[in-house]
Amino acid sequence: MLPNTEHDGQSRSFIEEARRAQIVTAAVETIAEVGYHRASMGRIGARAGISRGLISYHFAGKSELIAQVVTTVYTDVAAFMTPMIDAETTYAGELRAYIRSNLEYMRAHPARMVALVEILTSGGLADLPEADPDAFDRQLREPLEQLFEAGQASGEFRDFDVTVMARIVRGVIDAVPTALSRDPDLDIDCHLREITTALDLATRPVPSTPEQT
Amino acid sequence: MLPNTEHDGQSRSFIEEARRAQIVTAAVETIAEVGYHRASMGRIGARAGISRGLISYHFAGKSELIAQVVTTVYTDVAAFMTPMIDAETTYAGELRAYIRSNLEYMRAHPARMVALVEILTSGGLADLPEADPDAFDRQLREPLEQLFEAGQASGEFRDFDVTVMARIVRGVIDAVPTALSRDPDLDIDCHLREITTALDLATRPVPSTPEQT
Amino acid sequence: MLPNTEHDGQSRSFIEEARRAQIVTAAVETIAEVGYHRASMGRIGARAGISRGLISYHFAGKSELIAQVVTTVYTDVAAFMTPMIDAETTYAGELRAYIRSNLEYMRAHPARMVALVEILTSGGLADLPEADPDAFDRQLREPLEQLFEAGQASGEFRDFDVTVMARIVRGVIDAVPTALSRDPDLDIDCHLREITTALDLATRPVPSTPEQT
Amino acid sequence: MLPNTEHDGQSRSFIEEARRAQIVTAAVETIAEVGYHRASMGRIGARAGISRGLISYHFAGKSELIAQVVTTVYTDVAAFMTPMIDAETTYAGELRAYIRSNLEYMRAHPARMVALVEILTSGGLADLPEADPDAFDRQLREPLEQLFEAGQASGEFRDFDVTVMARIVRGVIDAVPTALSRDPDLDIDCHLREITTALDLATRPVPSTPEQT
DNA sequence: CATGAATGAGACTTCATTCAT
DNA sequence: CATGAATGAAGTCTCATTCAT
Repeated sequence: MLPNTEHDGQSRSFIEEARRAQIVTAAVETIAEVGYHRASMGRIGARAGISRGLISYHFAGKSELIAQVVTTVYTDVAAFMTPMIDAETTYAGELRAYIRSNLEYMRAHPARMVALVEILTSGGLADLPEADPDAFDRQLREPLEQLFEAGQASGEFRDFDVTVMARIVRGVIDAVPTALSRDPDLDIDCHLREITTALDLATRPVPSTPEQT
Repeated sequence: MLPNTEHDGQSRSFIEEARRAQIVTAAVETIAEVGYHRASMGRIGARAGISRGLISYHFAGKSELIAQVVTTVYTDVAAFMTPMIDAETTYAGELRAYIRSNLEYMRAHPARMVALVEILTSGGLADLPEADPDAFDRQLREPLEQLFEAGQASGEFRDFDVTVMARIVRGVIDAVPTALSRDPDLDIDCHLREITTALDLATRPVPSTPEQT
Repeated sequence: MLPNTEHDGQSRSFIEEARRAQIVTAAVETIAEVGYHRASMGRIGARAGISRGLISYHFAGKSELIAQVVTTVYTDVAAFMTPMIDAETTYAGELRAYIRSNLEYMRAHPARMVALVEILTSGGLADLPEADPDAFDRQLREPLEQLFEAGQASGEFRDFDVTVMARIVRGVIDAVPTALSRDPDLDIDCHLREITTALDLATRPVPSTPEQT
Repeated sequence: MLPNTEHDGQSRSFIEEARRAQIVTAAVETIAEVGYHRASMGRIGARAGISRGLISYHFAGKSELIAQVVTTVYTDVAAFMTPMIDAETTYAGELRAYIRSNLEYMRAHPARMVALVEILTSGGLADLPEADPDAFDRQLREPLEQLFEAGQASGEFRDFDVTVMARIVRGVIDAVPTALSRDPDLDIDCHLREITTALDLATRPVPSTPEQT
């Protein structure tokens, strides 16, 4: 689904991987700083301290570079979040850990998160000929949907449409990087607390009190 | 020299207004379809069936066109939502009406909403010299913040940070156009129902048996 | 040589002549104010308070309009200068009158003069397909050359190359509008006095004092 | 990103300098041939045998290219004239050397001189954001004004307004490139002789028999 | 007579990409 | 491996000109 990290199945030399990583880092920082559609290859190269041509040498094109950025950040986020989620013993706890770990990642690597959201919301994926935005969407929602289904079965969550609730959660979380990019001093703790509480209330079983019209 | 720089909406000819409206419509559709940064004046003109030059004839530049699109859609959305919200008698009802009217507007004019979100998230506002993204953000959150403050005072809402909750609401709602642009057959009723319920639960006062960790 | 003032030999209606004169005036003022290459038909029309189209209706194209401006101003200058020159009784007096009348015209109609020089120095003539810059040059020098030849024959002027001296005189005079366009408060009296003296000394017979090496 | 914005003439590669020089030369020739406002980057590139984009690669924009042309030619002219002027021992001699060296430069590099005058008279400087036409004017007149003041103090020149006389001298000299561009076979020797004599007569002290009206 | 809508050419600039060195 | 020169496409904007009303 996502572009391969390996070229023709052959592993890359150490120096090549280092260069690619350096370029990806420069791309992340550039996109986070000036926005996706102003992050030209020239600007990315300038930030990395290398020439335009070298980027083209290491990446088949801008598409591949952007795809690599997405893959790298996404993989990194997952590697950061997964253990924190798995450490939980309840589904509600997992949801809270999902939110917490995601926002903690933003605090630790704001540029990566801002860049990722920039790419996803600025049509960066549309520039990838082979990438399927739908598939990417689904891939993002899937862990949440499974979490919700399991939690509903166990009675920890009330009965709701898991797909829509997954979109709700992603929507709430994805709004943070945007706010973060506009105000770097954003109070993440406050957001973490409020978002966790709000989504906890939105997903927990409703007490027997009659619902308001 | 050009009509648009002289009068500010006061005395444009009928035919000019019609053309401007047509161009704005074409811009909306184009942006919704191919994304903001691929919606060139050429493509917009092609969709409108007119030449590139004619757009420049009616709009001082791309900036003015985009600004007009934002203004038009935003005004239209507000005109659609306001009466529905004002018809409510409770703050919780107003929040539900806010969500409902916003999503109903999306159902009625999906392209407009997609285009608006595209512009706002793709740095389109950054291309407008005078526009302040922060100010626009605040403008979007303000009605919600005021609604929440009033509702908290009346006891209809629990105690939460109104700014963060406003961002949550906008985040949830703004995720819909993106989903809508990827799946035009999206079940809006389902989303409406689920989002309304979720945000209702997230904002209403918590019953006396707290179970939060 | 110069573009015809009449169209196909047929005389124009009164109203048409009035419009043409109005447009020429607007063109003169526009060129004097913003320079030749920024004086678009649109700007000229705006200053005249009429539409772009109307200019095209009255003039075959921008070329004809510019040609008309040149012709009009040149004719006007000549009509102003000729009587003042003819009133003189000596050739040296005629030269002084030539300079004086030319600078007095600049004082009376600075815009016209600035516009004319703008056109001549900004390649405006090159835009006229049929106009021959050489011929125009010759036409400007001819009266001076004849004046010099007559004055040399009568002994009022020393022996010099009349063509070069004509270029010198035009060069000195043509430098004034440029200075005038940069400083509208230029002291024309001072320039008139100094230029007259300088050219008088440059053309009068040299006393028997041995020339300096 | 672009080499030219970073270092100011300090560390450009040899090949880059060569290209820049080639482009400047092509610009000079193009401007001299078709005039300033018709010398598009396309035409300049065509004459240099390179693509439009390459000019943008080496120069930040047309402004910088034109500025470079002005600087190059102006520096070159000064380097050519200064030693010839400094070799003189009298102020009158310096004035003659000023004229002579300037016209000799025109003979050696007619295109450069024509191009420079084209730019200066066609509003080319107005296209340069930072350039102040007034300052440039003053810069051109200043050496002459100082020369005149010194010469007047020493009694080699008569009493006249040094600013106006400087304008006279520049006006006379600047008329030559225009004539040269219309007739490449212009007799420069003749112009040199006549102009030198005329300005010599115009500035030297007047013998005791004034006959001015 | 006059307008203003409309077109299309041309200009400057940015950028991804290719390639010789 | 790496550079930087070079290209060409695409985009925005200006402008002279045409034409229906």
